[in-house]
Amino acid sequence: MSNQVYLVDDDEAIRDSLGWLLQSRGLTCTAFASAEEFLAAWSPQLAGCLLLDIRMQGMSGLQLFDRLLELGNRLPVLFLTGHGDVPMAVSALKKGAFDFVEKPCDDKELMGRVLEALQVDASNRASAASSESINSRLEKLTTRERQIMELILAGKFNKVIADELQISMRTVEVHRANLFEKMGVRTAVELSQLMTGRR
Amino acid sequence: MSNQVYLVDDDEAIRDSLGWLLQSRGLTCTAFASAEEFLAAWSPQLAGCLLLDIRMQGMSGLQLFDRLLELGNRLPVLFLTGHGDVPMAVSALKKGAFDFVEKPCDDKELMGRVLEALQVDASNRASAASSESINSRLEKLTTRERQIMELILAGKFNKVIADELQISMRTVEVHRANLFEKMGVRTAVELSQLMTGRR
DNA sequence: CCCTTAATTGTGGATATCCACAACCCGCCG
DNA sequence: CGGCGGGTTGTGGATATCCACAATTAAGGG
Repeated sequence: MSNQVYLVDDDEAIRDSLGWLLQSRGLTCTAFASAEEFLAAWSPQLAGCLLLDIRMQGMSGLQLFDRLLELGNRLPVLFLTGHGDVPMAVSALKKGAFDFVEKPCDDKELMGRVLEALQVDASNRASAASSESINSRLEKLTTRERQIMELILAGKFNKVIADELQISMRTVEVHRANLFEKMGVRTAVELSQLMTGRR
Repeated sequence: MSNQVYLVDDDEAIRDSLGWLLQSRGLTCTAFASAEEFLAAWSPQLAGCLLLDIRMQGMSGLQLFDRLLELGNRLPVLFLTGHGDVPMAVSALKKGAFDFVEKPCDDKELMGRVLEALQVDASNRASAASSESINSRLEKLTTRERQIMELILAGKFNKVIADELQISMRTVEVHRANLFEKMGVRTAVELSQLMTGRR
């Protein structure tokens, strides 16, 4: 699990105190003084979580959040704010923010939520990674192999597939063997488990 | 889709005005003057959504919410409050509340959220129904059949299963055929698709 | 004690799958 | 032109699956 926390707050005192708190508990904290700075450093591969102040000079935390959503951010976002209101919190959470905390807040409380966020990120990344690995294997399939895979996943026998595609059963067998090989499965059931949920 | 809205608020004026609003848009509104009253009427089969005031005489809306969670409530809960604060909203949403709205609120806004909640409920119920149907079929399986199903889902051949269970392959075939019949599937792939995600 | 249900096994034949070995056609690219 | 990759097909044999027909054993309930 990554122990990286990104902190965006335009108040240096907060950056220092929170940074100290996080690091004293064994987390790595990287601080940014503005939304723009973080945006410049952001990449889809960042792991960890994001502590985000709302009221800031320039781009606000909420605007940064929206922008990150567009960019496909997967980092759990924990809003930190001194002047939040209910609709703001509700909207942020419904858009997928991980948490919304008012400053000042209890150190233990905050640490707990940050750790939760890091957990969530770790499990998100794990499932994203396996899904990526599946995608890369899918890309190695030829058109015909993908087509036949669909029919296998529809629970059809080789014979039926051959009929539907107007090719010999032997050909279906070959494609089937090849695609199993490429997908790294040994049986149709494994393939089905690998693929159910996507598509 | 159900058009039933349950409204719990101890203020008669609110019950009347909201009830009127909802009914004027074609929804059915059933109002309760206290958490206790609703609790008495509640059953797991209720469909629709729940509009819940927080500050009330006796049990508060939040307490009712917690109690309903324990009871396995699946109705989307839309909190309505005149005196909510941010931590309260955050905690409610993180516990699974559907929304958290401050009174007074815009009629159109509220209607939109209520309709959303009804949609969510409808789709929840649809998937719960199919999952229920699967469960009831699972219950009809004998212990042995369930056991063999596990091994099939692990992608094992009848032969291997027979070895592992120290029984004849013929027996495995029989159980397999029976459980396919009971589960309403024709192939192992279909079974796998039915079962992946649960367990 | 009888009946039911679950679990078990056998026989035998029709089908289906798996696989090694070989081969042909075609379009694309250097 | 020659090579390469993708799609195609065939043969034949070893395995596996599917299924109808038949039957035994053990446990639990009425």
